[in-house]
Amino acid sequence: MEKPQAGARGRNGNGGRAERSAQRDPERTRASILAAATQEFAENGMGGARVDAIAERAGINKRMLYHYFGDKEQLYLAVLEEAYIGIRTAEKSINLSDLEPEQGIAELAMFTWRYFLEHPEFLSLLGTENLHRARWLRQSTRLKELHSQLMGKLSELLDRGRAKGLFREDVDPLHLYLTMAALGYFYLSNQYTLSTIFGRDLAERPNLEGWERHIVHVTLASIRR
Amino acid sequence: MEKPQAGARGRNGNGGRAERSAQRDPERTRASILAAATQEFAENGMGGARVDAIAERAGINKRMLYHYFGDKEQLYLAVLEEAYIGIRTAEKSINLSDLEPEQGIAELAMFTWRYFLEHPEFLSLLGTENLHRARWLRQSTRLKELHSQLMGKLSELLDRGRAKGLFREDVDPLHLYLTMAALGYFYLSNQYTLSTIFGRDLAERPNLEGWERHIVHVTLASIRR
DNA sequence: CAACAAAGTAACTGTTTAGTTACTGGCTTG
DNA sequence: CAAGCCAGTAACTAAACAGTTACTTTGTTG
Repeated sequence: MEKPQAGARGRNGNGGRAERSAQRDPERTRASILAAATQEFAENGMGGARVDAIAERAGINKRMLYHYFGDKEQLYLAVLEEAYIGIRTAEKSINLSDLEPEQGIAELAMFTWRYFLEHPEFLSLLGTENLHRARWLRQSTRLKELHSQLMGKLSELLDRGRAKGLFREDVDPLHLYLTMAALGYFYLSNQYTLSTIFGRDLAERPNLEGWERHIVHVTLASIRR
Repeated sequence: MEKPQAGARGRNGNGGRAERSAQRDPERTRASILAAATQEFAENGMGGARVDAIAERAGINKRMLYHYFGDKEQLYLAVLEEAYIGIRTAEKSINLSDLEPEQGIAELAMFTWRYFLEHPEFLSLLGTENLHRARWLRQSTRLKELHSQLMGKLSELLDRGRAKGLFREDVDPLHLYLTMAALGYFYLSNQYTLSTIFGRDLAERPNLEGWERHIVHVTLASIRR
């Protein structure tokens, strides 16, 4: 993340350390705007988010927000792009080649679940984006090129499992991915209405753990012979 | 829906027909505000919905909206309540007592899927409500009393299936319900981002039919012995 | 070190927004 | 049939909002 600054030598008079001035720091300002905007958009959606609130959260002047991002819509797009890049990056780091097919599928299901659990802002942004029928996602050339890493890994595991006679012949990798994602997404994104209606707090530890086991169980049951 | 009006006899001079004045019609005004508000909130969320837009859609004066519903929040709550009443009413009409357990579960899964498919505004309102952590749902005593009819039917079918040795012993009815709902909800509510990213239009007829079969398959596979 | 560019501030602007006021016209009931 | 309430209208208001202007400060470079 730290980009070496031009003319860093002797800068600031603090013995060549790569520290930037406490007063001016474009990278840090940009990053804190993006972080604040992520929070604000995730909490309030596109229509409910307030530019002034983002500026205040970020501890910067509103003018800077326009300076770095153009306008509210472009800032939202930057937030969305960063969120997608986050999950795609995390997906890359999974290594399944040593695992048995069933264990590999289970790992992917748990990865998806845990990523959703640890990144509620990502779920929320997905919800907002879908409310607007992917208006900004469709605009983003960056994101359209950013394919899910999971689909390839899933296909490879399915092939191996099929060869071993473990999985059914007609499993569609997309259906499998959607199944895992759906079970995690719905439980978490709808936890507030569900908890209210069923009078059972879905966010409690044992319930979360139970649902993780359930996702793995359902996913595997749906593809086994 | 038609409520008999006080002093209906001879009213309006049109031979006792239960038609109300073309000029003044509280019921119809209320209903058209509610319908317009449902559209507007579903399309734009709570933060994005505009009171003026609702009034215009309903073809009424904005003042009437405040007259009948108090303010924007109370109008939103009325919309939410009506939406929940809609699905709960539809759930009531399902009769499964003649069906075999497996067939009954399949019917419930298809019912949920088709209801979601035909009522996109309900899904959207759920999304909005969850964005706000069920803020209005929790306020509504009416809705907290309105339990899902599906859970009872589901439990009965599970008992019958278990007795016949068809289903596993440890199936949690709530988990089963959440599974069916999750598969339908996620596919539809996230169809725009998913279609964009996977380059495959999830709203196309064959894809929708394929997903319905998939939901039934996954649901049953997850509870069979 | 002068000249310039980039980073940052404060105060402002025009528009949109939820909600209100002050009023008119029609229906029902004593 | 008059008194009063209910349905409805148009124009208004105060606040909130996204975005801008005019300016200052800080750092870099020929």
